[in-house]
Amino acid sequence: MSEQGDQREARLAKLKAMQQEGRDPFAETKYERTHLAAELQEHFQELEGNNITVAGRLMAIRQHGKSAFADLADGSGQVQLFARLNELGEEVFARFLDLDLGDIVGARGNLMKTRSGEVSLLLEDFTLLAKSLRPLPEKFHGLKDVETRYRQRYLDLIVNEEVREVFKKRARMITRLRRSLEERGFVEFSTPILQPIYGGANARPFTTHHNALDMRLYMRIAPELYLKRLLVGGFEKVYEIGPMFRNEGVDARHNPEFTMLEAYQAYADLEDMMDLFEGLVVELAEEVCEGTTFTYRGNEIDVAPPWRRLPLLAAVEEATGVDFRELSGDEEARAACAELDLGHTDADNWGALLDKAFDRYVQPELIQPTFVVDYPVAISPLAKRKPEELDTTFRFEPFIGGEELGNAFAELNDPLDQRRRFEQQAAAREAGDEEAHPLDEDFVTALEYGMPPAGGMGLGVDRLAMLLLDAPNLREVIAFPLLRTREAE
RNA sequence: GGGCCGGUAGCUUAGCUGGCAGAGCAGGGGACUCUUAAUCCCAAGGUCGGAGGUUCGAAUCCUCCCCGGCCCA
Repeated sequence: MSEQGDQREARLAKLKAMQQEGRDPFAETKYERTHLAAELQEHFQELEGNNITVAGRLMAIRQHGKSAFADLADGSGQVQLFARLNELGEEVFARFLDLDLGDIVGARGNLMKTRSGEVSLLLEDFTLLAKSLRPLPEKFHGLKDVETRYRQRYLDLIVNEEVREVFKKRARMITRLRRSLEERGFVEFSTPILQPIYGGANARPFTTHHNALDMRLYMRIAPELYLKRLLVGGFEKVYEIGPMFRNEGVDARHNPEFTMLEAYQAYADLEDMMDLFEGLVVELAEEVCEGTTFTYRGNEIDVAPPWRRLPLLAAVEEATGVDFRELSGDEEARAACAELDLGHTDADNWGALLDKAFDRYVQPELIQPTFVVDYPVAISPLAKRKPEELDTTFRFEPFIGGEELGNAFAELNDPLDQRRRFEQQAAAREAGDEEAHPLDEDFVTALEYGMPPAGGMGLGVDRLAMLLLDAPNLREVIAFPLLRTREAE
């Protein structure tokens, strides 16, 4: 029998014995707490001597013969329990010593400080509220194995305080994001996650099936086309924060499901979207970094506006020597890029090669906040053309710390042009581009009714959390990242 | 998909040029009424990710597979 088996057997035996004596911890339904652990620490002077109840998980026990100390952790922090034989009596003291690390316990006692100054409850009584049947990871080194940390995030959260902090901050970011948008007059929507036609981004979708309607559905890769329908309907500032699904690989910067914000504003242009993007990032940085400066991977970053602007094609030319403006087709682009270490394939078209050249040679250098601007229309099927430069669009992608954080444009509202763009996407699809947009006929119809000129932006929430919290990868800011399933033990 | 790295007790890990798998914490027994990584004594705990192979002998070398990480695609 394995050691864990032994420990589990021992704890099961204790549980059974308690249940036979009529003390079933799993029968408990409520425990009235007077205080949280952190309150006892912060307001000790006012609370000293008071009779207090707390509840939480037993994280450490230090026995001393006829006395014992224990650390009790609740959602706010920890407080020490001080158990003494002559306060509790033989029976209760013995029951206390019978507790195991990890047990969920409610405790009552008088608040005091030990000689060494530790805020403690001098225990008068306690109730076992849930028996922990499995041993916790080690108290000092915590849980380090990343696979176990992700597969059993609850263990990670129990023993690694800094992980709890990351998720508290992530939650504050999302709360603050909503507040910032509401303050600006944006209205929140929940648009379909299950979509008959996907769109709004270049990505492959997850496919599913609705049984009753016998209908193929896609998990959304973006909410864009629905939010713009709301602009057609007369809403002028709309946003959505929620999960998106892209059927792609998993790595340090990608999880197949991730959280994204998209916001659309009627009668606003790309400049307004830059102001909005800068404003939101500044407010989130102030929320969790206490200012506009923070460190990411050793780089000091300051998100105070205005952010630098960098034209895409000029930046690529400067970094690679290849001027994509002078390359008229896919063939020429492939030839021009042959010398670059892009690992491209024969199926890569002009736009794909431009993306790869940018990703490899420009993006890693964009440490301080930068709006990359002037994206070609060929890789921007939903963005409005610049009147003075028809093959270029009003579009930017923001980069910080070498990470892509989003995407924004002046939204294309010309239904005839939109239809042509969709047709070009269909052609690219025919040529093997699996990430090209499918034609959304109803979206074009909506545009034909008239959509006001509008700016729109998307912000990758997990990416921004990774950045502001200086997390080494995206999984550290996603509570339950996708992992390959393993046989249950 | 490719390259590199890793998987040893519940947890953190040593052992890796082949020769009885070791420690700390947790768990068990004992001592201890102010400890906080408590301390002290005792005993126990292992399918070395899995399957093959080489060898007198494999955690260690070889092959394949599984899972994870990093980088590239």
